[in-house]
Order: sequence, then structure tokens, then C-alpha cells
Amino acid sequence: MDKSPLVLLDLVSRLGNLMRTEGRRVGQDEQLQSVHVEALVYLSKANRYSNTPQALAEYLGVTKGTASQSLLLLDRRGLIERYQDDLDRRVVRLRLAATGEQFLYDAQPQLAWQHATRNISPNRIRNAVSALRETLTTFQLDNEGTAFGECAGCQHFERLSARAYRCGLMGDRLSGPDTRKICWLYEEKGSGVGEAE
Amino acid sequence: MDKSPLVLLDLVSRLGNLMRTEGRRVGQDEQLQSVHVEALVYLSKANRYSNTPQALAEYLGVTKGTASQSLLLLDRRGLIERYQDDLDRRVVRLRLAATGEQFLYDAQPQLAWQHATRNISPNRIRNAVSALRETLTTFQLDNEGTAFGECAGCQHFERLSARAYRCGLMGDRLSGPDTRKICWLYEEKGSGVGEAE
DNA sequence: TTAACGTAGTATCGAGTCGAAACCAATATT
DNA sequence: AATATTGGTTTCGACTCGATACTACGTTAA
Repeated sequence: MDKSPLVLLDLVSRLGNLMRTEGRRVGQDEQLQSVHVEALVYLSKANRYSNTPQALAEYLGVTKGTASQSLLLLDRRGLIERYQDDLDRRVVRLRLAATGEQFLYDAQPQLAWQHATRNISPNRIRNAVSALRETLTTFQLDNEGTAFGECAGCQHFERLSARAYRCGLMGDRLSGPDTRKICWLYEEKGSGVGEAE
Repeated sequence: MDKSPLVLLDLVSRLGNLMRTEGRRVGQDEQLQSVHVEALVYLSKANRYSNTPQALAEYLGVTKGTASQSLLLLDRRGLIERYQDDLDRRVVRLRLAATGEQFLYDAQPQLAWQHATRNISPNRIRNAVSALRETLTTFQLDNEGTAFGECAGCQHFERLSARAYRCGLMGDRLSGPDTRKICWLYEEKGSGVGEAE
């Protein structure tokens, strides 16, 4: 029996823990915990469908109650803004406040990681990314989790012309930068989920 | 600029979070949090030099105070045993109690991960392991962290004969199984740290 | 058009994490 | 013998986190 999957698990867990510690470290000037930093990073990358408490909770793997708590704190600290969606007034939309943008710019939460990977060739990194991505997708499928991903690779993505795109699920036009943010409605092309015939 | 390192970071963080959630899930019958499960898994793998609160704290990336708290709880629940080292009476040694062994056996904390990686070829896994291991080592060097590792690959490891081994740092004889547990005194062969001449 | 149900988010509670700092006891250093 | 240093514990306060209950808005079906 090959036990290298378990070794991989160990590495992922340890690196995950270290990154959590690192998150705490970079946030300590602003009195933030790592989960707050992760939330800010998420909001800086989330597309227009995914900037809600719900999506954030899914992403972080916590309950909506917990996410609500963290958002409350980030709001108190002035790092994010919350506003109501005008189509569905139950929905709360989130956005980084200027202070939040500034914080991410100053604190550079990913710097330590970039340092730590500096000697690894792009090729090896891409291989690792591909293996971990597949692990993540499989895990999500096993557990009814939400996948998150960018438009490229999503089965709802439609290219209208050279520079015009569209989300087939929501029916909206998308700009180029839009398509490179992450989305919680993402569904892997050819994964079979939700495909009618 | 290549941003795949950041994608890798994202994957590691998300998988780390998911594994934390998974840890909470498998522990809920016994009222354990994920960090407790991680501690038990660690103790099941730690060698004779590494079964102390200190080493555990290093491994989990928390302060010794925090680790002490978690160990108190595990002790109350009867999952571990604590006893004094008779050479240095400040040192507390830890060991899984029978209940703890049984818990790991029943709960199978790694099962979900093994499932999630089932379709990934051993070769791709080994590649990912190597990339992440290097990341971890580099990160540790950057931050004066402790590396942890098995005898094979450690610069203190000495092979006396076909089946007899020895740790050059501690001066002890080691059995075969001993050499396959993880050790916080581990130092990468040829990393240069601590080599006098 | 209501009534029943579902969904997005908030509030509250209790157990536990977590870092910081103070503390204690045993060992090292001088 | 006096003084550090080290391994662990204790205490404190802010926060996480799941569970549960709750509010408000939307959707569905009678």
C-alpha cells in the first residue's frame, strides 16, 4: 500500500496551519485573526455573484452564523462595507472598503508564501496545483461542497465574441476582468452535475 | 509575472480549511475540535524525542500555553496520558491512551482525504509532495521554525549495520520502526544548519 | 390572496482556541 | 551560591465556532 497520499495530507495540513499562523501575524497590527485576513483576501477576488455572507461561509468552510460574526467585526473596524441587494432584499452584498484595500496592500498576506516557493520551478508548481485542484474538486463532489472557480473551465461560460463574454446561468454580460474573479456558481466543464438533456 | 504560486497558496489554504472542518466532523462524537484530532494524530506518529507539549506546539504552530490547554482537555477526556521524564523532571511526556488509539482507529480522520485523492496517480502525488515539502522546508528556514521529519533524510542519522541504526545527535540506538516516526530534531541532510567544521 | 414553506442573514449561548504575560519548578551557567 | 534559562501551567480577554432560535423577504401552491 502506498502511503504518499497521507504524506501529502500531512504537508497540506501543516502548511495550512502555518499559513493560518502567518495570517494572524500579518493581521495583528489591525487586531485581526487569520480568518479575517482570509475573508478580506476572498472579497478582493470574489465576483459579483459571490460577494455575499453565504458564499464567504462556503468558501471558509464555516457556518453562516460564524461568518456573520466575522463580518460584523470587519464592519466595525471599517475594513468592509455591507449594502443591500436591490433585487432580493434579503441578500447582503459585501465590498472591501478603502481601508480594507489598503490593509491588503500594506500587509501583503501572501508574501511569506511567495518567498517560500521562490526556488520551485513554475512547472513543478503547476503540477502540484493540478493535483491539489483535482483533490479539491473530488472532495467537493463527495461532500456536496461548492467548488469555486474562474469562468475559464466553467460550463456556464459563453464566449460571445473576441472580447465579450456571458454567464449562461445568470444571463449576464461579463467583462474580461470579471471572468478572472472567482465564483461560487462555478461548475466544472463536463462534471455532469446539473446537465439536463 | 507568473501567479501560479498564489493559486497554489489558495488551494493549500482551502484544503487546509476543509481538513479542519473534516477534523471537527470526525471528532464531534467525542466532543473534540479539529486541533485535538490533529494532536492525537501527531502523537501517534511522534518518536521518543518528540512526544512533549513543546514539540506538539511547534508542530501545530501554536504557543505552548495553547497547547497546554488542549492537552489538559485530552487528558480530562482520557485520550492521552501524561507522565514525567525521569532524566529531566521539567519535561512532560505524552502518549496515546488506549481510548485514544481506539478513537483514531474508529474515526479514521484521514479517510475523506484518501477518498478525495483516489483518482490521482501515485506519480503526480509524489511530485506534489516534493514541491510542498520544499515549500515547507524553505518556509521553516525563513522563519526559524522546526522542520520535523523521519530519520531517512536527517543528517544525524547513522546506519550501524543492516538493521541497526543510531541518532548521532542524541546518541541512542534506534529500532527500524523508530526510524519511521517523525522527529522534531530532524535536520535536512546538507542544509548546512548546525554543521560545525 | 392567502397560507405554508424556503432562504439570507442576524442574535445569542456555551465550550473551546489562541496569544500574551505572569508564574513555577527544575536544570544550566557563571 | 546566585543567576539565567527552559519546560510547562495558569490566567486573562478577545474571538471562533456550531447549534439554535429568530427576523425579514421571496416563492409556491391552495
